[in-house]
Amino acid sequence: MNYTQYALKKLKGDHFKITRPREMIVRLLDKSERALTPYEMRDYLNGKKIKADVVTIYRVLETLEKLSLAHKVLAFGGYIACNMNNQKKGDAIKRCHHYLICNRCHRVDEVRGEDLSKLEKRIAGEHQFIIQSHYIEFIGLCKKCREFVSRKR
Amino acid sequence: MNYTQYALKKLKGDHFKITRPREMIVRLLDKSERALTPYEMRDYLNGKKIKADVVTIYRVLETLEKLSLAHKVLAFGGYIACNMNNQKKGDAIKRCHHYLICNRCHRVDEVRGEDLSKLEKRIAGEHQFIIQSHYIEFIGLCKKCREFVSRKR
DNA sequence: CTCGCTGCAAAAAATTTGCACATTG
DNA sequence: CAATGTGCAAATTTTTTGCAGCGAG
Repeated sequence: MNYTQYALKKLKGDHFKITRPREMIVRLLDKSERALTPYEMRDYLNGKKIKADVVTIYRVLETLEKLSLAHKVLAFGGYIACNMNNQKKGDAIKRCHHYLICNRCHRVDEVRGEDLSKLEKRIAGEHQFIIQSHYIEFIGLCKKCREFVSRKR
Repeated sequence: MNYTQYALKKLKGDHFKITRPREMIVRLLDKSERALTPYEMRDYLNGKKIKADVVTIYRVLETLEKLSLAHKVLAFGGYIACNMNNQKKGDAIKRCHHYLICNRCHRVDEVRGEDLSKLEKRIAGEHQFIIQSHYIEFIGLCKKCREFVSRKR
């Protein structure tokens, strides 16, 4: 199941109406490989002749965030689709928000792996701290941009 | 050497003037156990009858950030003193921005340790990504607030 | 048909810019 | 005293709020 299908199903299941702005934003998040700000989303949608008010976009994103369908990326602002609960039974990693964010193209990739979760548990223990959530964002150059930059020199 | 001393020395060494607002902000950052927003800093300083304009505070923080003397905490906004370069020779960890941020009191603690750096290198390798910087923030309940919350129940 | 959601207007909050004057080194 | 930095005014950008009317279920 792709992100759009999953998100719409989740919205429906939680008794949220499938409205045009909601659907459009979900589809846009699905397509985007980088985090988008509310204004970028509005401009994109307006460009496609789809009417969408920033206020509505803010509210839709708030809803999607509550349902863990979108996640705020802090480094450059904006939101990215969050697929973390849409996983096969066998998958060990349930909730990961570990991102690699390219400084040049702003592409966002997810880091999967258990290491961070394990480390998180250890840190929590050592500091007697209860970790409820986290923001883990690595900023740098993605493979493509890295090649591009080195080619230019 | 404490943070204030270190920061003032660093400013001087880099040919920045030691002005009243700069010094006051450095001292404030030194004292604070949580991240402060520019407006919070202004209100605090104004309360102490120290004149300080938010615009100036924004600019001072920008300078401090460039010199790695302050670091923006993304989770709740605001800036925290950054002491990372002020370390003894033997210290293995030079640049760490790994924070534990309390949801309740907003206290910011630093996580020290090499694990994250090692992990970072591995992730970079696996994804062919060049990591230039990062934001690593764990949000939850600190020891004190954890006790407080459980006492209330 | 009803309640939730959207769009519009407007307020509030956060951040940036330009420029004259003040201050540090 | 020269350059840097500050304060004030104002613009810009981002985010939030209230409310009337529309539309999904």
